[in-house]
Amino acid sequence: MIRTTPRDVFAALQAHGHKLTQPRRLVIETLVDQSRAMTANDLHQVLAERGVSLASIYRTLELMSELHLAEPVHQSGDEARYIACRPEHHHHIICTGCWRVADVDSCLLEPVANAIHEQSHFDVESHILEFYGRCAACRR
Amino acid sequence: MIRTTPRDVFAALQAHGHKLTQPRRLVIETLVDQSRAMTANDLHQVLAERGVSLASIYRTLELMSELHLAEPVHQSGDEARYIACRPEHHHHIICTGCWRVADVDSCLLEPVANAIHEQSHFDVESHILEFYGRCAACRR
DNA sequence: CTGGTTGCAAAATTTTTGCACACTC
DNA sequence: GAGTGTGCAAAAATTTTGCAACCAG
Repeated sequence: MIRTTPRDVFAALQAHGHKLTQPRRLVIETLVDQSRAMTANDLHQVLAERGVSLASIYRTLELMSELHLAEPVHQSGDEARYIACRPEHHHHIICTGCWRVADVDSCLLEPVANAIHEQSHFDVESHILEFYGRCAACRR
Repeated sequence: MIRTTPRDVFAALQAHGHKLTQPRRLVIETLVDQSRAMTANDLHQVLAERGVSLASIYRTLELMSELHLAEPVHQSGDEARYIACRPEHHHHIICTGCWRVADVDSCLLEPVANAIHEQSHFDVESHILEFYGRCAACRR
C-alpha cells in the first residue's frame, strides 16, 4: 500500500517555495496520520484547541490539492472530504462508515479509454474511479 | 447508446405516485433533450422565462436522483450537475468543455471489486467511474 | 528583514425550507 | 375535493476573502 508521510508532504511544499508553518504542519500531520477522508470541520474539531483556524485548514487543503498531495473524495455528502496521498496515479477504496481509505494500486483503465474513444470520439483526458464499501471494522 | 426519454421519466414518476406538473415536465424535458450535465442554474436560465423557480428545479433534480432517473456528476466544480439517464448501472464519458455526455455501456469492474476485497478486506458496495475528456466539437 | 501566512469576521455561493396559494389527479 | 407541488423570500450551510498582525526563512 502506497501511503504518504508528513515528511514527504513537507518536502514537496518546501520544494515549491511554501513555508512550513505550525498550522500547516498540524493539518498535514493529522490528515496523514488518520488515513481517512476528512472534512475541514473534522480537522477543525481536532485542531481548534491548538489554535488552528478553519480558514487555514481550507487554505492548506487547497494547497495540498494543487500540488497533488491530497485528493478530494467525490462522493462526500455536503462537505468536501480530502485524503492525503502521493501524487502518482492510483485509486481508493473508501469506507462510507468511517471514511478510512485504502489504496488500489493498479489502474486497469487505459484500454477502456481507447475503447471509449472509438465508440464516442471523445478524447479521454482523465477519469474518476473510486470504490465505496465497508471496512472490516464497520461491517462489525 | 442507452438514452432515456421524457416519457420514460414521466412514467416512472407517476408509477411512484408523483404528479406531473408543468415545472417538472419542463425540467425533465430540458434535461433529457440537452443530454448534457446541467446545473440548477443552467436549467433556470432556460426555464425562468417560463415561470419555473429555482426551488422547483432543485426539488425536481432531487426527486429524479432518488428514483435513479438522474445522476449527479462528481467532478462538477462549485455547482452540482445532473445527467438524465436510465436507472440501469452504467458509466458516462463527459465533456469538460460543453458537458455533453455519452454512455459507456460495459462495466468491467466486478472482477476488480473482488480483487480489492482480497487485498483490503473491504466489502465493495459501489463505485464511481466517470471519464472526462473532450468531445469532437470542443476539441475543435 | 521581507514576504508569505494566519486568524478573525464579514461576504459570497449554493442549496434548503416555511408558508400561503395553485394545480393535478 | 384532497393533498401534492409551487413560488417567493428568508434561512442554512459551506467555503472564500480582506485586512492587520505575525512568523518562517
